[in-house]
Amino acid sequence: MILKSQVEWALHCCAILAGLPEGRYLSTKALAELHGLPKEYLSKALQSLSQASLVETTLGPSGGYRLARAPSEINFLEIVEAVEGKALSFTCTNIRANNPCRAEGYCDSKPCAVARVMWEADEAWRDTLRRVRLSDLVGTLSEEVPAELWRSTFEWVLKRAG
Amino acid sequence: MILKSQVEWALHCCAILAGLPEGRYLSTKALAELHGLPKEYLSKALQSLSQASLVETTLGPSGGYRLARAPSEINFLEIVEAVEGKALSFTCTNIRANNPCRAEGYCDSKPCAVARVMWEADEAWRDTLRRVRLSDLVGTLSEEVPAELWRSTFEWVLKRAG
DNA sequence: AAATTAAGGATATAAACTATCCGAAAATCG
DNA sequence: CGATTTTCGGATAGTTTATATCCTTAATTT
Repeated sequence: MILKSQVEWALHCCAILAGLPEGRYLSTKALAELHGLPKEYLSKALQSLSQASLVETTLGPSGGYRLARAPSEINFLEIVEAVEGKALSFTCTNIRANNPCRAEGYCDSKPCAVARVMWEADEAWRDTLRRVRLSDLVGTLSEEVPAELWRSTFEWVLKRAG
Repeated sequence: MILKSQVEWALHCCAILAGLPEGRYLSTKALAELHGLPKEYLSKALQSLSQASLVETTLGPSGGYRLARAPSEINFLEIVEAVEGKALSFTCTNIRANNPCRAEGYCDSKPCAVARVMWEADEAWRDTLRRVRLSDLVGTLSEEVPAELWRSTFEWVLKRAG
């Protein structure tokens, strides 16, 4: 049960987009170079963010991506689900229904007890991600990343933002 | 991020093994027929449980599997990890290290802030599974499964346990 | 001695993930 | 206007993982 690498990419890209000045866009090319990622494939992750309405896009030179909402209004779960999908990690195939002792046409009133536990764990995972906002990540980063690196990174990025 | 179907199979099999009388074993064949699962492939899941020391085995007719510990001493996480592995769901490839603005030889003091959030969520998932014991599942099942089905299932199973 | 069983290796198929390439449409800029 | 840049989506291909089956070996029971 491993998350796609695109999840990591999308989170880091959102962190950068969150630091962009108002009204500026950042292209796939710039984000790929900044993180050392394959441009064409990263593009798929960014398209997922776009489809989830987490980012807005514009075409042409100086075009690219920017956040569709304030970083405080975007949480980790939204970003993760945008690229990973919303499917639950546990799929119940209802194997209890194959019990040869069951009466023909018998119908369970509740979802399988095994599935309920697994789904509860899934929900705990989602809850944790839901509680962390993109602005929390930016706050942590600006504390932990050396100020000079933080500054030069955005200088580098803005030079590529047209 | 989807769990293997073997996780579901292992949990249901453990629930049945938890209801076996002291000293009895249940074969792969019986467990596969009870749940309508491919015997050879289910065998791999049971082997995983065996390698994790969650079950004990014996060979020959009337051989098979039994729990290695009391159901109250086995939790969901142990079973899930036995077949799914213990790898964390999020892998940090440290893409921040590719930032072209970073000084040569610069070394981060802390793990990546993105990874820390993802790992916290992972731990919340594991915590939930760790808190549910196999005996809890058996308790729920014996409440929810109709008594007659519950009884006849174990009768069926014991007939195949030699 | 014969039948049954777990264990593990080998193999085959299907699905998912990773990655690249291309064309279309839209926006910018000279 | 025309050239460039960009997102977007489709097509495709390679790699890895999951699913499934088969077969041999060794141990155990009857």
